[in-house]
Amino acid sequence: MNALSNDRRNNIEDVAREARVSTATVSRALRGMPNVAPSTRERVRKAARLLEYRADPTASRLASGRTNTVAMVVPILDGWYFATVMAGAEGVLTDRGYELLVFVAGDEEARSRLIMSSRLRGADGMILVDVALTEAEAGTLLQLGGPIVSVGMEFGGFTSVVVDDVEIGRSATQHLVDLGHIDIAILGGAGDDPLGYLVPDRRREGYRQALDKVGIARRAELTIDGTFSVRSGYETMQELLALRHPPTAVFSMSDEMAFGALKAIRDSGLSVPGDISVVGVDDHPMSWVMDLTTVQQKVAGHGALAGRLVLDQIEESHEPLRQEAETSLIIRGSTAPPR
Amino acid sequence: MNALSNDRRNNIEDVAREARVSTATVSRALRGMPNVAPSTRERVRKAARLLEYRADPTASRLASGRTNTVAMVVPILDGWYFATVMAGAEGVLTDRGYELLVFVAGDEEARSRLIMSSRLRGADGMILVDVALTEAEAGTLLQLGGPIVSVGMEFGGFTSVVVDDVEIGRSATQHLVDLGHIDIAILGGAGDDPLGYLVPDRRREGYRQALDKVGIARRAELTIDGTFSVRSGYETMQELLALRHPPTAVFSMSDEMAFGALKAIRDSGLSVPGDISVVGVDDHPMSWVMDLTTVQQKVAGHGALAGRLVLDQIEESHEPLRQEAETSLIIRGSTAPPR
DNA sequence: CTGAAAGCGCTTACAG
DNA sequence: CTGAAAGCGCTTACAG
Repeated sequence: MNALSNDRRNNIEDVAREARVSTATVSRALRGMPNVAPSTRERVRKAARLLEYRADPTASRLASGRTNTVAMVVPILDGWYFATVMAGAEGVLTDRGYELLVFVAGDEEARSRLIMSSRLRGADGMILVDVALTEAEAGTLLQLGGPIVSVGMEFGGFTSVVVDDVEIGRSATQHLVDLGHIDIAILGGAGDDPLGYLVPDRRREGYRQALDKVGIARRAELTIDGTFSVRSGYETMQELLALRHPPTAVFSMSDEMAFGALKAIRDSGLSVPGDISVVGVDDHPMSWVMDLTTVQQKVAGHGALAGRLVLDQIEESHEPLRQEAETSLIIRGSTAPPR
Repeated sequence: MNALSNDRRNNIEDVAREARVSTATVSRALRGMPNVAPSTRERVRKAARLLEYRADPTASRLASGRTNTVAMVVPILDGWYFATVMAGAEGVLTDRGYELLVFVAGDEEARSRLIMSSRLRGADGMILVDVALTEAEAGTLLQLGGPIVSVGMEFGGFTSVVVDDVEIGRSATQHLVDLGHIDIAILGGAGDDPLGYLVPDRRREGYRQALDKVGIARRAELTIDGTFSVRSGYETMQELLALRHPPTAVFSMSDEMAFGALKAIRDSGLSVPGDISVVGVDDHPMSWVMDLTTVQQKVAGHGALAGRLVLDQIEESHEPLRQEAETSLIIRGSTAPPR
């Protein structure tokens, strides 16, 4: 019995019988291969239509060795960033006749279980988005032999799509410095990630460079670790507001954190940008609504690029490479000179 | 050659040889089936580990007739609602050993191409989220024989997960009426959808009922059609603000539209809820940040429910049924009595 | 341009 | 508890 079917479905033999040709010819005719007489092809098509025949993808895959599927692994599904990368990738996969199989590996256990399972074998290639692999896991994956594209993280041997996170941190901070701010805080992910998620460290490095360049002494209490979430932005901002000398400007490593920070500032009775300026990273759709100055990443573009890279490698096995996507500062109303 | 592999992978025969048993025993031992001697099972496991054997999912599928895959069809991927439904479904699918294959059918053409293709045959069942099918398409899908669960739309023969949209419209409007508003506008999707997307009409019906109940005369110009997006909320709100007698309260059929409306109100120099109250639908994560009063839907729960329903039917073929999920009004700071 | 046949790598009655 | 063998439904050299 086939997937999605209870009653018997017509198979390639039924079509062959109906069209009075061999199954080989049916296969060739229906897939538009060359070397099929036009009249034969038409006869086969008619028979297939009559019998409502659709090739069983599973059988095609087993026989051909190609699944026409790309696996995408994300830490979560319901986050703007991941959904947007996925949407970007999906577009190119569909255009090129591939399907998208989605896996969520939210924690170490799920990730390791996924990698040890046979599930990833059901795809011709894979895209990992912000998935922090251990050395051993990367090795296991590489051993599968199919192309792997990593978005957001870099691994040796994997093709990767990244942005210049140091530059992101620098340009955001520079913007605040240019406005005249001295007490500039930074909200972001935790540093020293054991799994090598370097984005927070790099953005922080850019922040440091921008401050050091103009000789602004960094105040340690203005660097606060959190997670890239609205809630965390709210809480970390509250910590900053509780300081004896709160900052006059905040660089938030993601727009979602920035949204939380904006709320915390307003909830405390202060205004943006009057009392405190805020700059984020991403250009999340809500940033326009929130009038948030931000460093734009073209996230859907990253997904599309990852899709293109993985398909190119599936189809002609290139060398792994590193692609860097552009980012740019978008100045909106959440930033202004200090009082 | 297998998916994701260039060099030859070990197959079940290699493992059988190594463990000195038949392939049938390897299959049974590795899948944890009963009637395998403990010592034999251990030997097979060891051999599999040694040879880094992982069963080829494609071959398993062809032989067993089960794909262990559920297809999910959405109109777009990068929208909060769809990503959240997907996340909810993914959780239960993964827990029960199923994989998630994602298809996007954004317009009629893509939808019809998808349905006519053999791609949906690669799954044991499917979940459609807000997919507006024609009669013919629904028939084609039903003919596939596998269970189909529709989220957000109802079709005869399909199991569906819905909410009481009339009640949503009524409770949101009632809340505004209770606050003393008379000039209450409604922003939402277009009515009279040829494809039967009834949500806008039903929410509008609830709005009417709430007004009629207390005898408030409806002003036609306060009903404006748009799409469920931030941008559309912004634009339709601008239209309302341009009226000679703008409303003092707005019921927006989605939170995202409401966000756009909030921005339009503020951009015009008015305040919320001082000048205009706004209530949305969804309880989008940003609603907390925006302090938006809204009718909450447990969207991830809808996805999880859909997942459970489709799996239950795959595993024991139930009758199609209709599940109605709860909604509830969450009062925040975007609503207040009129001036 | 077409067909016969092998093969893809598993699972599953069936028999013992 | 285990194995031999058929079968899942296609695709693909190979031969003609």
